[in-house]
Amino acid sequence: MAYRWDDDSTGLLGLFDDLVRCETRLYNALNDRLRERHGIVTSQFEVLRHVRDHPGSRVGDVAAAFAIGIGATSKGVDRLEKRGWVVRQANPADRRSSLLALTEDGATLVDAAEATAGERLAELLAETFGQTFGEHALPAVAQALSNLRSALERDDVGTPTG
Amino acid sequence: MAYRWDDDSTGLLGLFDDLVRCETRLYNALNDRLRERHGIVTSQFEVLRHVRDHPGSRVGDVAAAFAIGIGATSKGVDRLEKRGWVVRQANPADRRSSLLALTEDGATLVDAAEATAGERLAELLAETFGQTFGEHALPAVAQALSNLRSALERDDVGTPTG
DNA sequence: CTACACTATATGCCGTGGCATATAGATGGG
DNA sequence: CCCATCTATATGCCACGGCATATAGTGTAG
Repeated sequence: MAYRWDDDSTGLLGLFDDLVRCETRLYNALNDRLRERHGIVTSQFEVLRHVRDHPGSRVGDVAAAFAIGIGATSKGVDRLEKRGWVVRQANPADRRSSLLALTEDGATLVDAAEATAGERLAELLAETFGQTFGEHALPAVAQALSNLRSALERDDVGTPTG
Repeated sequence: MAYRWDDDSTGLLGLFDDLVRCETRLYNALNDRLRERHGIVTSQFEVLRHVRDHPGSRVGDVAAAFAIGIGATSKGVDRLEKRGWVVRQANPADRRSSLLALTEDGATLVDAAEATAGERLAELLAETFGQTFGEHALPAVAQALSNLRSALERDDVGTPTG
């Protein structure tokens, strides 16, 4: 039976609740493992991975990618730079901004952390979830979330002001 | 084609990324609307709703439900109490803890906020997402996330220490 | 070239959560 | 009843993000 979009919010509120709870628990679990093994938290892992995969990103590009504030992103990059994993390189086309890149240490770290994160997610999602609901269930969630994300980004939903 | 759980983490990392991004954008969007209309943020809405639906919950029960720290929850309840929406009632069975309940103002607020949240989610999910991918897509995500949440809670994944 | 509007980022203040610790109360063995 | 221990929550310190604002740099009209 389909949801009654127009007058029944229970289903949507429940969906939102489940989404937030799943995110919280997975994020916490990944956080613990990454801190223990690599001394970073999940948000740092995500930024390092983004910089690795999009070298030359500016602070604002990172902020837009994660739908977080520019100020917070700037401070986060400060911390990564202080720890020697990221560098701000001069942007020849616009001196207001810098181009971000990983240091060698940063590149080493992100690869190791990625392996850790992948393993942990495999434990949590593949084993915990997959063995209960079957292999077919996970690709379905993945596809649905990918579509939802595309729609939200297309419509610029929930992009912070600053 | 199924994921290769054992050696390919790209799919799982991508799924995690999509999950976090969806959560972030929806949470931000709801936050903006709830602050504007009711002067509360989403985390407060969630706690108020939980207390309404589980009267007599203790602080630790709320923390467990949301997989957040007990200290943070205690402070959050302080703030809701100061604003006059929640009360700590003596627990006759155990004087270390209190039983939480909504005040009349709290009950009025949470019902109004729930309507707002439901409407906003309908705009974002039903319209934005549903019209693009079809009505069938959303119940599928909902079911999958509900199952995933159950599995994570069953195995106590990502429960904070304190 | 100059003023003015616009843009990108950095910084300050504040609220909030995590985590460690403190404290009051409960519980079990003797 | 009393100690040791366990448990529930409150509190303190710290790190981080949101948001507003400041600052430096860009682009453009004239």
